[in-house]
Amino acid sequence: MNPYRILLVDDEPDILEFMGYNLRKEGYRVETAADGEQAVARAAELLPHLILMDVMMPRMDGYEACRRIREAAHTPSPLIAFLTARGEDDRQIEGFDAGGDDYIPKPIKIKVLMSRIRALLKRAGEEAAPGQGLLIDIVRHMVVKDGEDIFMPRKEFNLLKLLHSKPDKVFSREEIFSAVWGDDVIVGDRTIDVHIRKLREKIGSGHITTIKGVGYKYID
Amino acid sequence: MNPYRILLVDDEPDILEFMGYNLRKEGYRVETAADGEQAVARAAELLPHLILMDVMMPRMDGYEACRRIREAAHTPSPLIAFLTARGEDDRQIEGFDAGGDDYIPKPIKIKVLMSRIRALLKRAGEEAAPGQGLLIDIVRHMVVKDGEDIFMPRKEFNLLKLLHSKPDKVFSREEIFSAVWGDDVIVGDRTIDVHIRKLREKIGSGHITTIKGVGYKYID
DNA sequence: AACGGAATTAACCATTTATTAACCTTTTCG
DNA sequence: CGAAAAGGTTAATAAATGGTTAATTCCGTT
Repeated sequence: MNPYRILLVDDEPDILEFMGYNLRKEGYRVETAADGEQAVARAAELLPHLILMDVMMPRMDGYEACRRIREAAHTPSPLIAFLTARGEDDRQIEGFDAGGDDYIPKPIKIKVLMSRIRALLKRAGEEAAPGQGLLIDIVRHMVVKDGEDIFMPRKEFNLLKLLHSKPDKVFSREEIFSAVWGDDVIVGDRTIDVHIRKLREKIGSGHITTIKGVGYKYID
Repeated sequence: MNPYRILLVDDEPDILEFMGYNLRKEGYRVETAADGEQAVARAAELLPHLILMDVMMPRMDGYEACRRIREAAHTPSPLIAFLTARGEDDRQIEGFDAGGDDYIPKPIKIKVLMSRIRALLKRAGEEAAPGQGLLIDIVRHMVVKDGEDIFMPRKEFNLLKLLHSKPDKVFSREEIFSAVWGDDVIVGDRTIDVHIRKLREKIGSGHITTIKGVGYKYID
């Protein structure tokens, strides 16, 4: 449901369990490690989107682990957030040098932590996808263009969804009718054109190309 | 474009200029002050959303300024983030007492700083808006809006609870029936609408959106 | 059993969305 | 080139979908 993988690193099993439980409840896939050394290894296997790591750990501390993980140059490079207790503040600078993306004070309320994690992942997600193509958000029934939500009614939405599902592929009118209207509905010739027109109006022409006598295609 | 006002406080003109330039490029409205005393005064005029303040300044240091600003009880109270150089760490506790919201080490990469500022403002925006979203209190069977308890009967409550559980997600009528009425109950077409209507009446329209032919969604 | 709020239905209205019709423009190809 | 074919555009019309209201039924409580 939630596509994100999180690696949770702490030497206290209680914390791993508690935070793991809450993160999983939110739908994240969670793996754990008990110290820095394990963290480096697990990060390589799991390729997590986010690593939540305690700073103070036996064998290898968080900063050192962070550095190693950064060096390993995984793609895509994970976000790394440190859990820091007050009093460890003086080492925060080291954390930045090591390449941490965020500092999360401990203790922290679980709801605050969750919202912070959501924000981190979301921000990263947004920056990674610098707004080229469209995003068809079926859950929200929205088309996102340049970060802007565009609403479209059902038929338009489905039509765009179809074309967008295989960019560059030409869909014949028959295919479109079959997929969007169903095989037994009969509608006039101009119906598709009108919908295409509205789509172009909303997402900008240049995204949907006509290939005369063949069909339509979506291009980014 | 970007509605946020930031007050930048540092005694070094170079830093003011450099950071100001970058912040403005992101679309923030930026004002500056050169010391703590000025900062207190400017804060009162500008009512900034965020104050980025150096700790070490002539005439009045950052912590003192922070305290004064907090005392002035501006509404809404600004976020205050301190810029701290390494070696000043021991005074960070004082900063916490003074009411700082974040500590930003100096030097810091400009991109990191920007993302941190975005995160701060965003997080604050989410938490500080108690007027917006609703709270569904299952234990008390109450919906809290703007601190006010709103009673709603069972079906309405469950319906709202469902929609509210995933803001922005579109719930189809089938999903709603299944979740609120159960799979084997059969009720007429207009039943949901009537409940939706009552919900809108109670929580204000603008929270529940209809997507014709698709379903309903809750938005904050 | 009778009361009262909650839930549902029915009938009607309003709005949005989808389709069509008529006409125009561009492309294709003999 | 020029006619036919394909698609574009627009506004009008139809169909689908929800919204509203009031009446009715349901159900738990007294």
